Amino acid sequence: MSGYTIKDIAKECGVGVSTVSRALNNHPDINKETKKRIMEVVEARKFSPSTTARDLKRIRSNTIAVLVKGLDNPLFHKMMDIFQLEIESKKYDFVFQRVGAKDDEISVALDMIKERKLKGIIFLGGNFTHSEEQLETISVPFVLATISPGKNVNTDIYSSVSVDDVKESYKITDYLCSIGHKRIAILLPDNGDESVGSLRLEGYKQALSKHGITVEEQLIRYSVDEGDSFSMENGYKLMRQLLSEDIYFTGVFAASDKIAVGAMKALLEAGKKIPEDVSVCGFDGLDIARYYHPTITTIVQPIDDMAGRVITQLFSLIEETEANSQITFEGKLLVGESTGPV
Amino acid sequence: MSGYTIKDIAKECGVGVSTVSRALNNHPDINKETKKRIMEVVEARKFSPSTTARDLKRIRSNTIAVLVKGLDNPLFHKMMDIFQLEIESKKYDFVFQRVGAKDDEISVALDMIKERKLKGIIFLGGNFTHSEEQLETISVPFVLATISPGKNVNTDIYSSVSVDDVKESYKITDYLCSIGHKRIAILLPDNGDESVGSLRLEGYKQALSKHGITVEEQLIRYSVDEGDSFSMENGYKLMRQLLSEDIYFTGVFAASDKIAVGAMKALLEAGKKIPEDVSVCGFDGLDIARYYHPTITTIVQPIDDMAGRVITQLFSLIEETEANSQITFEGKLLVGESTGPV
DNA sequence: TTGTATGCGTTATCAA
DNA sequence: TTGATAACGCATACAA
Repeated sequence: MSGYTIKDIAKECGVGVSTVSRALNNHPDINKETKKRIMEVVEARKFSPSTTARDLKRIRSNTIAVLVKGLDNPLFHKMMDIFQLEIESKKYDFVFQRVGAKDDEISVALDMIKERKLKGIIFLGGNFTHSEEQLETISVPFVLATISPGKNVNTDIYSSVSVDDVKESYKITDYLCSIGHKRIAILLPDNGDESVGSLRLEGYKQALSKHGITVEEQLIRYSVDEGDSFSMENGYKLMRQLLSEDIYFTGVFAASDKIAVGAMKALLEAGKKIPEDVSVCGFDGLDIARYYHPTITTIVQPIDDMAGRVITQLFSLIEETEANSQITFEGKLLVGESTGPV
Repeated sequence: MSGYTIKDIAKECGVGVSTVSRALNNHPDINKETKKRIMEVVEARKFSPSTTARDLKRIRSNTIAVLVKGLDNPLFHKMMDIFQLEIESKKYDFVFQRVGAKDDEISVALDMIKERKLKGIIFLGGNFTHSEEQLETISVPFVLATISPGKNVNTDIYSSVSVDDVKESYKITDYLCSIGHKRIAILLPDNGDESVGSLRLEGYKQALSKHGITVEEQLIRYSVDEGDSFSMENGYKLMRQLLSEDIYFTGVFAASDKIAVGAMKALLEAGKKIPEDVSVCGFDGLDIARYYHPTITTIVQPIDDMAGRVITQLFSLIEETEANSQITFEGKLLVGESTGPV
């Protein structure tokens, strides 16, 4: 862990610094013998070049950044493991950047592109409500993971890998309807126009409409709290409120498993039986859905496959073998113990 | 978002680059007027100096790094929010680095110190089983958060903020004993000698011994899986195994809330009643402990206070107003619905 | 108080 | 295939 520089190595090997640089970067124009000799010294001295200096000089680095918004989403942890593994196995550098809930991921990205001369970016999570102009300022290949911008954005200028939130919400709401539920509350993280929440609301409405059920505003609930709006706490509060208002409902669609957990706790506390009195379902397919008691009916997002596809897509873009595309994965309806016929 | 450099700004202002640099860094030897003029241009052009170039040049940066091991621990998320907030409010730069489960946090730290000329480091999580020699290689102030090295390490050379795992485990095991449990299983993440798991085991043993209960090896269970050993899945598997062996027990101490959740699911699935047949408790005080059904008896770690103290301590070290110290917080026994008298 | 010049460690350019 | 040298963008010693 050293103050060694490329200069020291050059001196020790009796060659010029540029030759060492060439050896380090697998440059073609170098004698195999000298390269070997240099690399031996590099190993011996445990020398590793300063990425800081590299980034300063290089036109383009070998670094791929993952910008994640909403670290507390367990879905993302597994995906990040896969990202890191895949990226490093392809001999790229991996850097991970947290984006605060209030921060703008695009300006963070722009900053990093400039600083680190990024080769590619993965945006993981966030409400990607950016305009075309903003997206176009990103000058390197990027893939949006688990998210997708509004439908009015030109599909040529971005890549994304996600489930179709509208469709999957439709699927699970449809399931509730199909087992006889007519009065279904929906618990949403926020009332943003372009958030995942709004997409899931849309699917919910479509399903109700298909079954000839009128959408009732009083059954649509938004978290009002600051902070993590997908939290159990929010689910709990929303359900308490709902119960206190004495509104009749037999089913609940929570926009995430965590919200579902909080809601179920409120129901159970209130002496309701799940699913006999109220059926509840969530969204995401987190571990907790399988380990809660009762297990939670949910939409499982195929995150392993999605993560893999994100990587494939990003490298296709980098290697220019493929153009931008939007990839949609199918979620799986996992029926648990939390739902049943009316 | 720019290719602007300090040079461009200098030219535009009709001053030298060093004057701009002085303005940017709040250097004292500068005319207020010129500084103001420069800063206006800086604002107007949205210029921000390249940290890459800065890091290369500077002896010491203004950056504090948080190295996190075990991102999937929800405790850490809240702490990280606090870290970021506090660090940035003190006008330091904040950088967040993920450390893989198999990676050595010290070498990661050493790397970053060299590259980023770090001013301080916070180590969050991990099994800090490092020797004095290793700790001493860290040349900048650092604080270990939620962890503490082995007792045989000289306390002068490191700072830490954590709960006393032995004591807290003792506390909760003692509670189980005090309500009549004599046959208490313990579910541990791993059998590492210096891990938190081993500390929690130690507290468990001490409590049993105080109550005159013999420690039985067959009631001590270690996760064997790769990956996240604190997972619900591990808890589930351990409990299934335990149940299949037909060993008699009335209490379970899981070394984390997540393990407890998995274990409880296995118990409930097997038709056991909690707490009538088996009492279960966890450790950490995660949200899920309050929202599981039944709620889980656990040790709540005062993470907000701990996070704040970590920051205070780190800045004391940086400003050299205080020497290294080990700070221990008291956990709170939160009795839930998952435990009861035999 | 300000500007000029040098160097941080590396890669890129060019000539050898 | 190599080596000297000029950048990269900035901070700083030194000169003005």
